[in-house]
Amino acid sequence: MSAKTRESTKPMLASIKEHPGKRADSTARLRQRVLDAALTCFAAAGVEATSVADITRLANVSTGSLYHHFDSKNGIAEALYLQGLDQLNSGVLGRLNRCRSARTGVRSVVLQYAEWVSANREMAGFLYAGDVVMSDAARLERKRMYGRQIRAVFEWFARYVARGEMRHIPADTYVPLISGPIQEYTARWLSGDAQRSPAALKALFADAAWNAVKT
Amino acid sequence: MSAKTRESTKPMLASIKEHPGKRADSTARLRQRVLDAALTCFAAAGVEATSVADITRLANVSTGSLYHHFDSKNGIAEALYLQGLDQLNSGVLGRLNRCRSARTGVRSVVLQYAEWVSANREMAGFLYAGDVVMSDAARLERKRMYGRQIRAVFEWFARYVARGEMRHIPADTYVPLISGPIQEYTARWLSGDAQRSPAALKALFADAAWNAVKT
DNA sequence: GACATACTAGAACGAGATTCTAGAAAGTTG
DNA sequence: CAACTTTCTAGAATCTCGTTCTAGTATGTC
Repeated sequence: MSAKTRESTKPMLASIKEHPGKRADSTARLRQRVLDAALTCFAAAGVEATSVADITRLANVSTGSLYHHFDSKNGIAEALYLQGLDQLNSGVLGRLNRCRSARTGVRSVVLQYAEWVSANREMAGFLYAGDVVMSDAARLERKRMYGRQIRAVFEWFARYVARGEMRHIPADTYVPLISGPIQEYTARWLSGDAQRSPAALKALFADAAWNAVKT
Repeated sequence: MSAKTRESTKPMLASIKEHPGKRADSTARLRQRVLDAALTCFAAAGVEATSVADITRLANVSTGSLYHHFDSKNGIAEALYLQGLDQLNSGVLGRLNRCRSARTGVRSVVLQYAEWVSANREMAGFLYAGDVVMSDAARLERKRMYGRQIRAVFEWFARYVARGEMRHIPADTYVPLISGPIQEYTARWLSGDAQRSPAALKALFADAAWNAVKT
């Protein structure tokens, strides 16, 4: 089917490589092309409704090639998911670590969250759609990431809790209290049930977050 | 394959019908058997990993029969999803409508939510897993349900907002502020990342909800 | 310049969702 | 109750993918 677009036996990558090109280079390029194409498809139609053929077509890659670099269609979805989640998490954590008071820290979590999802709508939509069926390995990885995030966030908060500037509640309730509302609102927005972007309402949700955990 | 379990040409429904049995009766019975079987499978393994054969086997129904009553495997998932969501919503709304003060009303939403998910873990897990790929029709129906719920909840709140007992904020931010945290916590609990059941922490989240919207 | 490794291509395979064909039960009408 | 229609059941046949397999082609190394 896509044989028509292949004009010769020369690899199509030749035209993309600007330098003589190490193999590693073109490999990385192809992997990325596949990931980009997959995100576009997944965000538009969901993982299940996207066929491998859709991805190979958009990425301009053969079936064999795709399977040489990835385990399975779902493996691509998992890789994207973990990559997106990590990006979101580290954005939040990075900003939090530059804060110097309990209030700005708590607010920063919400603000960063709102800004990120508004700026990365395609990835956010993919993450929220939740149609990635996680393998045990990916599930474990996600749990590890979530645990690390919770721990890092909680450690940051700990000193303020100790000083009595923040409430003392079970460790795993901080994140739901702080980011639950903005996440819930974001889900509505992504599914088209809410009009205003999370970024437009970030102040409201940031205030609410601080209000929920301050003493 | 399942021919082994079919002992004769007599319909297996005969043994189930206690009355002479109208057709509508046995039809409803079969539909429900399929839905029950599907929920069990979906909750255990997810929609994608469940085969139609799994469902027909557990429900003791033939392929043709199943497809006579449902469009597709995904159609079954959609029906279950909407049914579960409706149950959850009406539970919340019913309880809210029996409340006589802003504070008890707001708290009741959270309490009901926590109790329902803790009591209906299988359905809750299915709803939260989010692995139902919604058709346009189902998406529309969900939007309609969500809109109705938001409106009903907001109408209830409206009088207290007018009296100045509750904050005046955009209509579609009340639900995220009130139930966002408990929902977020529930998601963690269902995926095994949090230990205590939502019901065990309901008071904490109910207080937080009231705190978030009171004046 | 021969061998190894990394990669690409697309055909073949197999699992499983959906459709099709045949026929049985229930309901209706005379 | 006999003829006829409609609803429902059964399971085989089909068709759509995801994945694997076979046959290569480039790149790098000695």
